[in-house]
Amino acid sequence: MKGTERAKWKEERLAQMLAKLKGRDFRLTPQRLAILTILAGSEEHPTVDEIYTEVRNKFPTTSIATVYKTIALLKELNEVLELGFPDGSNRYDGNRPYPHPHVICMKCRKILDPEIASVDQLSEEMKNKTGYTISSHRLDFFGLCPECQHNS
Amino acid sequence: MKGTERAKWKEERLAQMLAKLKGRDFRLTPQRLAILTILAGSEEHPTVDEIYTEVRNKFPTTSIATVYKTIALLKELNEVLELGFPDGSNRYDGNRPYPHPHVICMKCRKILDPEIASVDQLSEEMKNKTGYTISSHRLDFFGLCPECQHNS
DNA sequence: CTGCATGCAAATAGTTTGCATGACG
DNA sequence: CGTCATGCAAACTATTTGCATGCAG
Repeated sequence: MKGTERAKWKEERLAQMLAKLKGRDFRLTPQRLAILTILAGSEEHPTVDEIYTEVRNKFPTTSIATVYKTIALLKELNEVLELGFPDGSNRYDGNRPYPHPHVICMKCRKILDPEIASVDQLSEEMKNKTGYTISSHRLDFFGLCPECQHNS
Repeated sequence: MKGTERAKWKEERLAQMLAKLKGRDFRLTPQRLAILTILAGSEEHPTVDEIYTEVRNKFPTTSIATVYKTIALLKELNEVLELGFPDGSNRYDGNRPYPHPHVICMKCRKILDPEIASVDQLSEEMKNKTGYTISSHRLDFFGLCPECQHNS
């Protein structure tokens, strides 16, 4: 994907989020817009704290509670994907809010989002095998990125 | 799998854990043995609190710190699998400590461990695509179990 | 006996909640 | 202008840590 395409996609994501908000009569405050913009545009799967720090650049009085509340709202609207890790370090992807695989470096925490042959057939297989309805999933691989393999 | 086979497997799992401990000169206290036994035998993916409560039946003075410390130890030894959920409710599988898929009911929290066509080829694909080394993964499906589909 | 494990309490981290004040629509 | 969002602080939950005492090897 070229840089210009990516920039366009970020705008589109933001527009989608705003549409969802408007559709449900939620208010658009400056702080909210800032948080949505960060989430729509970031490809680094930021933590709450990282989002918090960045928002504070523009709105220094923003509280972390607002960040949490906004994220909770977006989760309800399915406009953000939550990546939960066992050590309690959650990260968020508002750029691609649908379930998709991740490859995570256990040393430097860098995360990639590689394209992959669909996992949907696996969902189908699970459904047939267990009788569960499947509404979402997660598929994450843990290892070491090329740089961290070298420096270890 | 028949009940007797399952019972045998649980014993074997416990033996494996004990061997790992012995191999590294860790001590075997009654509390530890109780925790290992629960983890080796449980198919319900218990939480720390559930393990804690059960251990206390036999050893009422056991502290929750001991449960955490024992689990941390087993994690290091790769003898327990940690299932981390975004809401901060971690569950543990000592019966099958290797990565494997789960199907989780979002209402009653029941978890199944269905057999599945190997995910290892996906790991390989990820490795080739990203240059990461892949040492573990997780694959979890979320939905509603048959009972909860009815009662909703 | 010697050192690692336990148990207790305090500390920490991430997140949530209550409520008075502020501002979007 | 009414209502929902914000910001602050306090509350909460899960987990970790420090340290004196206990017990396995």
